[in-house]
Formats: sequence, C-alpha cells, structure tokens
Amino acid sequence: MAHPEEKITDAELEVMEALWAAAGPLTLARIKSALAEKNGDTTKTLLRRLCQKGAVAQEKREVYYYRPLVVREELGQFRTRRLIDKLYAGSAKAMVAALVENDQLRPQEVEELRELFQSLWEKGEAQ
Amino acid sequence: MAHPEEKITDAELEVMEALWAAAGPLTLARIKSALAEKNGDTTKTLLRRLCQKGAVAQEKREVYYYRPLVVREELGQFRTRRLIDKLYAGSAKAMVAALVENDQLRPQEVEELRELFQSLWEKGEAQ
DNA sequence: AAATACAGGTTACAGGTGTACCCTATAGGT
DNA sequence: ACCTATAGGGTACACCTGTAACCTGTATTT
Repeated sequence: MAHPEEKITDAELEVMEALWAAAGPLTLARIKSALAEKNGDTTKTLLRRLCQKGAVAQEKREVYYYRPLVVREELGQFRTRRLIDKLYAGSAKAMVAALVENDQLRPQEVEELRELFQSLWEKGEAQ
Repeated sequence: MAHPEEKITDAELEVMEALWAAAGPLTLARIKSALAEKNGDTTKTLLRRLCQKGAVAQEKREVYYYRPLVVREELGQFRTRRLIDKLYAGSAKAMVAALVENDQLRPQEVEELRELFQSLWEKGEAQ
C-alpha cells in the first residue's frame, strides 16, 4: 500500500499504540496484554488487517513478532493536514487560532507557544 | 441525535459544505448543482442520512429546503479535539509544535501567530 | 498422558459508508 | 396534450469496520 496512513481505522489505531509504546517488536501475546482485550481474537484480526495494509510488519521467529511500519508522528501529520484541509480551508493558522478561540490551550502552554513563535520569528527576521 | 458531529462521514461533509457556503436553506436542485455531481441520486441519499442524523433539517415549502443544524466551527472543534486526544496525547500544544516542526506554517502566518500569542500572553500577565 | 491454552489461519456477520437504481407524481417545455 | 426532467420515497449492493467464532497443531500445566 502506498499510503498506509490513510487507511488506519480507530480500532486499528489502538493496536498501533501498543506497538509504538514498545521498545521493539512485540508478540501477539504482548500486544493482547498491552491492550487488555476481552476477546483477543479481535486483536488478531486487526493485526492481520494492519499487515495487509502495510502499516505493520511481521517477523517470523519461534513465534511472530510485530513491528510498526507507520510512524506515529507521520500519522499525526497526515491526519492533521487532512483536517486542516477539510475544515479550516487549508489554513493551519486558522486551526491554531481556533484552538486559542476555544480555550484549548492552558496559560502555561500559551506561554510556551509565545516563546516558540517569538524565537521562530527572530530566526526568520535574522536572514 | 445527541452529537451529530461525531457521525458525519466524508461524503456527507461535501453536502454540508454546500449548505454552509449558502446564505440560507437550499433546495435539492441547488445543492446538486453546487456539488456538480454526476449522479444526483447520491446527494439525495446523503441528505436523507444527514437528516436522520440530525445534522440537517428539511423545511417543507413547495419543495423541500435544507438547512445545516451542525455548525462548521463546532465540527472543526470537535474533530480537532478528537485528533489531539488520539495522536497528540491530549496536548494541543504538541499539535501546534508539530505544525511548526513540519513547516506547515508560512512565514506570514508565523508572524501573525507570534502577535496572537504575544497579545494573549500580555493579557494573561496583566491580571 | 490427558487436559488446557493459545498462535496462526480462516470464516462470519451486523452495521456503516459510498454509490446508485427504480418508481411515481408532477411540473415545465414544445 | 405529450414528452421529459426530476423531487420524493424506497431499495440495492459492494466494500469497510468492529467484533468475534471455529479449527488445528503445538506447547504448557496438572
């Protein structure tokens, strides 16, 4: 699959979270316990689908080990971009402004972002 | 439906866009031409589903007029919050930082956001 | 050894989603 | 008056998604 990011569903994302959270490849047993799933068969299905989609690789040892092929940050970027395009007319700034407008940022975060944009801007001015 | 925002699909969103873009309620004919749809029947289905979901209201005159019940900005906020929770560990700041990191903001926008956060911060310091 | 647990592989199945067809009545064009 | 387009209402259908059952062979427990 060219862009596995596009196709990862909500339930599949939970499995990806387990894989991302781990230091290395995980067995099915580890994934299931990480997810504390009632019926582990569901996890098996999700893993199979993720492999089909190219979002996860399986490595055969005594037992299969699973490893994420999609990077969490890239998925975040992809989803964010898509959201901006669909609901903020393509303007990332519009989304950030809406976050401010809707009080989604704590004072502490406002302060940190102020510093971030300040230093970014100084860098821009410098050249 | 309690939260129609949760359930609006991609295809349905196109119809919502047409309704949001208009000044007032639209007829099916107007919506179809706004969407320039090959097969207008699909739009009929989407409109019907949106009405069922409580995202759109129909008003009977000589012919039905359709009006959005979901507000674009609220849908944006809802989707954004969900994305932040799922892929940025609930931190809006992390998402904004990622936008910066991934060069999703034009210099002009950086400047505007710098001013925005600067004035926000000054307001915060003031009290 | 018998019983249990479970990985790997396959199949199932209900509900959601995108896309579309059919039918009927009516309105507008010729 | 007749033809054509189409709104409104219903139905269809393949694919996706969440959830899970079944089977078989092997490994672990008792």
